Amino acid sequence: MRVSELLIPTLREVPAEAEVASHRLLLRAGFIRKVAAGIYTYLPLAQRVLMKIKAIVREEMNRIGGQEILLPIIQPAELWHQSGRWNVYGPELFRLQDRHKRDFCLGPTHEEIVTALVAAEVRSYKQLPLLLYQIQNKYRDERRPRFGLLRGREFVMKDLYSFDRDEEGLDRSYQKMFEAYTRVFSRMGLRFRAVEADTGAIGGSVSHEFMVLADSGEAVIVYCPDEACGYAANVEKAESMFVPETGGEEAPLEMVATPGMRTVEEVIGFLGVPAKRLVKTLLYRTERGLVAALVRGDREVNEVKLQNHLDVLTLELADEAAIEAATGAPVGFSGPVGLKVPLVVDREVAALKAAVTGANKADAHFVNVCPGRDFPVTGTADIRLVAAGDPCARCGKPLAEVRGIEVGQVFKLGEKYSRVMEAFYLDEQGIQRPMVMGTCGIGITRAMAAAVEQHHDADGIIWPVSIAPFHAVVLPVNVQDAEQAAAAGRVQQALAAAGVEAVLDDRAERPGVKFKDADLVGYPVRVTAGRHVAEGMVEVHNRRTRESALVPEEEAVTAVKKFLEA
RNA sequence: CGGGAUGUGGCGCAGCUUGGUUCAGCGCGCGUGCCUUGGGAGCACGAGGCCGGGGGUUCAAGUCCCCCCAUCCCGACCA
Repeated sequence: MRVSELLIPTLREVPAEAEVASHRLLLRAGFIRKVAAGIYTYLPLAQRVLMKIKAIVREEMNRIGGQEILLPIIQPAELWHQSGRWNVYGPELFRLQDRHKRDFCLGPTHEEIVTALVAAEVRSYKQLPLLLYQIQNKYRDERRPRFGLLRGREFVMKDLYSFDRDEEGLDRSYQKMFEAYTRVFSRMGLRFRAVEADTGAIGGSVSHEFMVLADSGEAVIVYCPDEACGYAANVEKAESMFVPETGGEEAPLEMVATPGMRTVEEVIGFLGVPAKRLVKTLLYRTERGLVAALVRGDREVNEVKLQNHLDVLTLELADEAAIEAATGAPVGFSGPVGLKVPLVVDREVAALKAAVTGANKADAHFVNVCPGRDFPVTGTADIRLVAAGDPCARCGKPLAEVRGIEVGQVFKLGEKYSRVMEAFYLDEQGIQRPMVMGTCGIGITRAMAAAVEQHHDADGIIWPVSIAPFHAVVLPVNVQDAEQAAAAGRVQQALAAAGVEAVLDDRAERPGVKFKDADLVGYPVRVTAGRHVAEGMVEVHNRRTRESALVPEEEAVTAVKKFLEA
């Protein structure tokens, strides 16, 4: 193929809207164009990359016995009512009506529709296990689309659904999915880590996320540096070892004046006590009313854990007015003593014997607060956010922290969907049982962007060979020079014949322009036909290592392959 | 959804404070010609903009006011 004939609209200047590397480079290198917030057109180069990623994914899904299907994007509301998610999914669900005012949505995920399919078509244990998958667009009306392809409202996803007879079957399917994902991301040339994860809106019990390690990632991962331990989790899910501290001896409750001392820092400085003896009382608004979350002063609340603990759909910090109404005091002086709001007490708080809390009164705090004695503790929870340095929940060694981009997630769903969607089968005894489900998804378009995040430099993208839009570009320095043009053409033909995907940059541009574009687009290998063509030589260049080799034209294919395999 | 900011040829921006003859302009890109050909050359000519949309104020509005829309960035969700 010839660059002169391809639609590769590279930009010299950086579009103002792009912040992160993948967004910037994919726009500049002519891979994508924005149509609306979080909605993109994929140009030929991007489409080629996506096709490669999909091919890898298909191979690995087929390898574990997955059968590819194609489910509709537009889904009737009834199915979502049946699963109960029509309301649960909230404003992120793109909703629409047909001419008869019937409700539909654009699929953000396909549990409902695939489970309904299997419920209707599968009856016997003999047909299980069943692994169905598709590669298709997904729609989520994100609160805030951003970072280009990393968080779009329309994106391409591979989603697979597993149906098993029982938990043991699900365990096997889960293991298959997990291993397939490990192979997919390895083959894509990504540095990644599988971490324990919260199950979020999909629901279910066990879950792992596959994180591409990148500083631009939105997700925070904590992990145990001890390889033998290997604990790693999304911070939303992460737990640390519970080390109870009493914070001193039990003593009579006492109110002290703390004029103007609202923040943890102010109070500990004023009273001369460590932050870990303080209790933060945070009021949250939920659909069931206000709740108060209690964590130690040196901790942060993990809102995902809190939401799971409370089993509520909405959770957000209460505003000042609500806090004052509930506590009778301005913000900064809330405390659990005498508070007429349900309390969620972190286990570290429950362990304290003499804590400092707000007194629900302006400019006052309580000291020597004893949980259980001074306020009710009905069951405790782990609602704190784990941070780097906390002891590993498994081995006690200090945890480390790193950022990542979530490109895939595996779930054990259990019977959550099969029961409500009535996906039952008959076992050998003729007893009707719900199927046990699992699911996993890969963000195809996000994975492309994640690859760019991980593989680029100041000059442009550096595609891993396995997903590069083309393996090589052949670049005649001067297309007016008949010898150079001819040599470039021959090399490109030879490469194509040898199964190397090569483009010929035959544009009548000056060499600098073509070199810059080659670096920007990120072809793994470049072959330059320049002044050395007179001696029968061409230059072969490795984009990633910047290595160059001057080789006889006949050996160009071998040299290119060597770089591609390196 | 809160907070902040920005919308001016394809891209990047200036002009707005102090309305009006430098008000529609610059750089890049694009077209034609010449020239050049190992890291985004040079010269010449040229095409391209209802200044995000609507409403006001005014003799006069990119410029001032109001409303809307879009986009981006920071916080709560997810592949």
